[in-house]
Amino acid sequence: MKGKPDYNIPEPTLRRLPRYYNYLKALLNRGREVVSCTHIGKDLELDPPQIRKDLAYTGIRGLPKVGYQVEELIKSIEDFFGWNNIDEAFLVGVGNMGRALIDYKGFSRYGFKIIAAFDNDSEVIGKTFNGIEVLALNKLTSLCKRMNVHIGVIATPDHAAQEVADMMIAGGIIGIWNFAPAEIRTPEGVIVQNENLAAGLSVLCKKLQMLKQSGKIRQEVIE
Amino acid sequence: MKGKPDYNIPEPTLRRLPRYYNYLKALLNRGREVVSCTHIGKDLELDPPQIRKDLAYTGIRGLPKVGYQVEELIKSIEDFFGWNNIDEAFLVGVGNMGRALIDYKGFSRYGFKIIAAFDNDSEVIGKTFNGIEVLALNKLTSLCKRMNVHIGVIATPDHAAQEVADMMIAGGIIGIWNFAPAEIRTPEGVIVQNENLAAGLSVLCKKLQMLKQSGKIRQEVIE
DNA sequence: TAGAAATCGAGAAAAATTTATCGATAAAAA
DNA sequence: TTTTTATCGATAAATTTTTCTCGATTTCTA
Ligand SMILES: NC(=O)c1ccc[n+]([C@@H]2O[C@H](COP(=O)([O-])OP(=O)(O)OC[C@H]3O[C@@H](n4cnc5c(N)ncnc54)[C@H](O)[C@@H]3O)[C@@H](O)[C@H]2O)c1
Ligand SMILES: NC(=O)c1ccc[n+]([C@@H]2O[C@H](COP(=O)([O-])OP(=O)(O)OC[C@H]3O[C@@H](n4cnc5c(N)ncnc54)[C@H](O)[C@@H]3O)[C@@H](O)[C@H]2O)c1
Repeated sequence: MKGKPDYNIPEPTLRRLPRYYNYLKALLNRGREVVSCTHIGKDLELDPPQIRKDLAYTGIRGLPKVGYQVEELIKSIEDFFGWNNIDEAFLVGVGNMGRALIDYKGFSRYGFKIIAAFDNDSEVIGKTFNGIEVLALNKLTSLCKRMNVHIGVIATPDHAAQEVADMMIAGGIIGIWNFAPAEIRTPEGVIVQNENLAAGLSVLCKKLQMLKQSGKIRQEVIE
Repeated sequence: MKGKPDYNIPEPTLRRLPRYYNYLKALLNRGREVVSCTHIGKDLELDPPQIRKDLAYTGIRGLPKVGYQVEELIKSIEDFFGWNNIDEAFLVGVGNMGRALIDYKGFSRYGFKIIAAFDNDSEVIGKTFNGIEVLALNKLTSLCKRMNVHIGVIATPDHAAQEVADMMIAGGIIGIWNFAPAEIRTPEGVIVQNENLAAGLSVLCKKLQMLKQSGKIRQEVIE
C-alpha cells in the first residue's frame, strides 16, 4: 500500500470513502483537528485496520499515536475522487425521483451537476426546476454530443430505461446512473451504476424477518 | 445447499435476488415459462453457478436441461422475502425524497407500505400525498407504539437524522431505512439500512475517471 | 431406444475482502 | 531522559464471496 493510489480499488472501499467523508466533514464542523482510525471505527462501527487501508488508497499518510489531520484527510478524499472537477450530467425522466435529484443541492459536494433534464411528457417539458429547464426527449442525443456530456441519469419508468439508455449512448454517454428497476444492455465501455432502492429495502426487511425468527428481538418491542 | 433456506445468507445474494425478481417478472410478461441460469446469466451478465447458488437460497429446485419454471421461481423469491405479508412503515421528512417514496407505487410488490408520514414543518403537516396525511413529528413515538409499526424511513436532512431515529426507536422501531447522509447510532437489536445515493454516484464517477485515465475510452466519444 | 446436449446440484478452488498481528514511531507521562 | 501508550503501515491469516469442475439427470435427436 504505497502513497500513490492504484487503479484496482475494491468497490466496498469506494462505497465507504464517501461515508468517511461525510463523517469527517461533520467532525470538522465540530472543531476537531485530528482523528485516528480507532476513533472513526468507534463511531462508524468499522474495524480500524480496514479504515486505515481504505484511507491509504487516497494517498494520505497518518502519524503514529496521533492519526490524521481531519482537514488534510478530507482534502485527500476530495482529490482522490476528483470532486473539484465538476462532472456534468443529463437527467431523463422528470417525475418524482427525477425532480428530487434535480432539486438536491447535496451533489455539488461530490463534483456532480445535472445541467439539463429531458422528458417525453408535454406537461413537464418547458417547466423549470432548480434553474434547469425540461427539454423534449428528442433533443437528448444531439445535445449530448454538442455539449460533450458523458454522464446520464435515468429516472424514467422501467419500460423506458433501455430506449433512453440507447439514446444516451448514441450521444456519447459512457456512464449511466440508473434508478429504474430494469436491466440495461450496453456496449463495452459503458458503465452502468444501478441504484436499486428495492434491493436495499429487501435487505432490511429480510434481516428484520431473520431477527424476528431468531427470537433475538428487543424486549420492549413485543410490548 | 439444501432446499430449506438457512439464516446466514450473503448480503450480495440478498441484493441480487430482487434483481432476478424484476427480470423474471419482465420475462413472465413476455410469456416465457421456463428459464435456465445460463439464460439469466447472459441477460444479467452474471455467472450461472452464482445465480444457481443465489436461487437455491430461496429453496427452489431446478430441472437439469430445462431450468426453472419462471412462475414458480418468482413465487419462491416472494415467499423467501415474505412479500405477501405486508410490512408497514412510517416515514419522516416529507420533502422531495420523502414524497417520491410516499408516491411510489412500486414498493407494494415488495410487501412494503408506508402508512403514515411525519414532518416538523407546518407547511406540509396536514397535507395529503398518495392518501397519506402528514402528521406532526411529536406524534411519531406514541403512534409507533400504538400502531405497532416496526420500520421507519428517514428522509429528513442529515442534521435531524439522529434525533428522528431516537424517536423511532423509543416507539419500538427496529428497522430504519435511512436516506440521510448521516451516521446513526442505535442500540443493539436495531437494524439500519443506509441508502447512500452519493456512494453510488461516487463509484460511478470514480470508475469513469479510471476508465478515462486508462485510455480505454470508446473511440466515438472523444469525437 | 441409444447417444448427444444442456443444465442442475454439490463441492472444490480461486479470488476478493475483512480481520488480526506485529514491529516501528511519535507523543505523553514518569 | 526513559518508559509507557496509542497508532500507524505492512503483512499475514481468516473469512467471505465468486468462479470452476464434475458427476447426475433430463430432454432432444437420430
Ligand atoms: N419514486 C421512488 O421512490 C422510486 C423508488 C424506487 C425506484 N424508483 C424508480 O425510479 C424511476 C422514476 O420513478 P418516479 O417515481 O420518479 O416515477 P414518475 O412516474 O414520477 O416519473 C417518471 C417520469 O418519466 C417520464 N417518462 C416516461 N417515459 C419516458 C420516456 N420514454 N422518456 C423520457 N421520459 C419518460 C414521465 O413523463 C415522468 O415524468 C422509476 O423507474 C421507478 O421505478 C422510484
Ligand atoms: N433529494 C435527493 O435527490 C437526495 C439525494 C441523496 C440524499 N438525499 C437525502 O435525503 C434526505 C431528504 O432529502 P430531500 O431532498 O427530500 O430534502 P428536503 O429538504 O426536500 O426535505 C426534507 C424534509 O424534512 C423535513 N424535516 C426537517 N427537519 C425535520 C425534523 N427534525 N423532523 C421531521 N422532519 C424534518 C423538512 O420539513 C422537509 O420536509 C436528506 O438527508 C438528503 O441529504 C436526498
